[in-house]
Amino acid sequence: MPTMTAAQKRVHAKAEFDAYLAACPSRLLLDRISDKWVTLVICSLEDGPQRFSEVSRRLAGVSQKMLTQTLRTLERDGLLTRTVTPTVPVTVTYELTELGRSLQEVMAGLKVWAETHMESVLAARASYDPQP
Amino acid sequence: MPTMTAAQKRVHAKAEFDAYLAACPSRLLLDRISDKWVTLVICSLEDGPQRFSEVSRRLAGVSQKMLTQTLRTLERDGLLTRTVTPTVPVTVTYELTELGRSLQEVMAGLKVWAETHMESVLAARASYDPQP
DNA sequence: CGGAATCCTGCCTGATACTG
DNA sequence: CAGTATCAGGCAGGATTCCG
Repeated sequence: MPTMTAAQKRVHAKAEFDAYLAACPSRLLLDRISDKWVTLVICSLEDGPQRFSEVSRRLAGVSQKMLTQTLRTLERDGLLTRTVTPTVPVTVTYELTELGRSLQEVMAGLKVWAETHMESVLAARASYDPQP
Repeated sequence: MPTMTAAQKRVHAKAEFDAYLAACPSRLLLDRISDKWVTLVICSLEDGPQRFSEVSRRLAGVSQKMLTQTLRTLERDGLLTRTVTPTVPVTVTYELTELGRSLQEVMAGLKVWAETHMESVLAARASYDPQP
């Protein structure tokens, strides 16, 4: 997602001295897929093709703008396909591509981790936060 | 990361009608770990304990503010430990906890995916973008 | 060195209106 | 239905400065 205008400049500025992670293209891709909405959209589509409004409903909390933007980016990156069916109200369906499914499988691991270790994290927070 | 003030309200507002992903605590945790800096910090610490400046150098492009903020949050969530050694310039070391390492193993999959499929994504972008 | 505090830019959200 | 467009406001995030 486009949240890297000023940071990009810094990356380029530092790249002369440190090309470890900063200049690596895989770092840029990792930046992109480590995005909240990207993760959730990919997760949502694991159940098969879905329409715009379906995704919107499942990810309650996303604005139309960000959902559209995220879907466009993922389409551009070849992770999902956008199919327009010229019915009377037009129908638009989003579906993971082969590439998208390979990412979804990895992301499923993240989802499982979150569900599995949620209680541990909540416990850690409770002991970290000041007790009243 | 704290990027959910107004959105939280929408989540709560919609939760009455749809409690699928929105109200699930694992969704909130998934939101948090689907963060660019979180991913990169966890990845960086896979090689063992590191000092603040070491992490900062490896993640060229992160501001001190965001790095501090991210490290604090991860410490609060019990994913890493912060150790202060009272040397003359103070030395602060960050290290993954057991819980943090379990997340790191999953995230390693993301890193591998990014490195493996980077070319496919770049090719998809090239064919999506308008040809000159 | 490792932050904390400050200011400031600009993205994201939220609301609304308008196409096809 | 599935957007696109626009505008206000808030808050994330960057740059800079200062402190233990």
